[in-house]
Amino acid sequence: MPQLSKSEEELMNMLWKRKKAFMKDLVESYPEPKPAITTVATLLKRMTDKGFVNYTNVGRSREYYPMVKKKDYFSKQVNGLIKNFFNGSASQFASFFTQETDLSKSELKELKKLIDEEIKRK
Amino acid sequence: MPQLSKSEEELMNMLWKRKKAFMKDLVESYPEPKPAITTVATLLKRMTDKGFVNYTNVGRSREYYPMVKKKDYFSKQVNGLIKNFFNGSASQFASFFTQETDLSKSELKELKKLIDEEIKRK
DNA sequence: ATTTTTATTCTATGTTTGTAGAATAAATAA
DNA sequence: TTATTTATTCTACAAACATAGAATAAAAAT
Repeated sequence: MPQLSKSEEELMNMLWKRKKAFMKDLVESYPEPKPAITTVATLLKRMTDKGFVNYTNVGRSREYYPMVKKKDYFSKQVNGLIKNFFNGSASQFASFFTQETDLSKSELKELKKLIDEEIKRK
Repeated sequence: MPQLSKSEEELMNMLWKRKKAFMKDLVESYPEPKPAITTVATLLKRMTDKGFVNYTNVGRSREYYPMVKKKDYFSKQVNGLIKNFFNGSASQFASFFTQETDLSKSELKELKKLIDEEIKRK
């Protein structure tokens, strides 16, 4: 199965936010300049073919919903990133991450708390 | 400027590892089945055109080297990911990350240490 | 001085992506 | 019931990608 392209990802993200949506609503959630409906239709068709979304028929319309959880999709993305660029070392990535993203002091403290919980869990 | 494509990224990564290299060596560092030399040549040309690599002439050959630091390239990638999928919230991403990647207990502790240092620095 | 090898560029083809108009079908309004 | 709106699919086309053979040029080997 192929991956989602950039613009498919963008659309997928809207769908994740809404849980489910009609094409019309998805078009609406784009910022200006909104794409043509047919553009979104094409994307949705492709995403459906790729198995990332599905839909139920409601009247003559379709209500789309995600077939993969954002969480799972992301695990794959991030793990791919880690594998490709950090020799598969998650901790190497982690250290890179803490140093290179612009987390504020309080966010870092928050993160530390989360890590503590995670440590306890293991 | 366009971004690097998937296979260009793969090659770029080899170049980052070696700091500099001749095309020949880069072909060598691919796992089997190695691509045709011309394939790598094409990729290097495109990457050069895009401004991601440059080279010095050594005899009738070229020694290629990265024009962007891995660190910088990655900041962009990760920040893009964060922007697209976590509403631009790095901490949201961080919490996702600690929970969804398979860091061991000792790696988590190591990470905590790093964060502490980072906190002090701010 | 030919032949052979090596390095690089050109050309090429099939696929995927981004974007959307034209066509069709069905429902609704006039 | 004909005209219009709405929903979805088809078709299209240019740009980007993945991959690599053919062509060319220069150096090295015979």
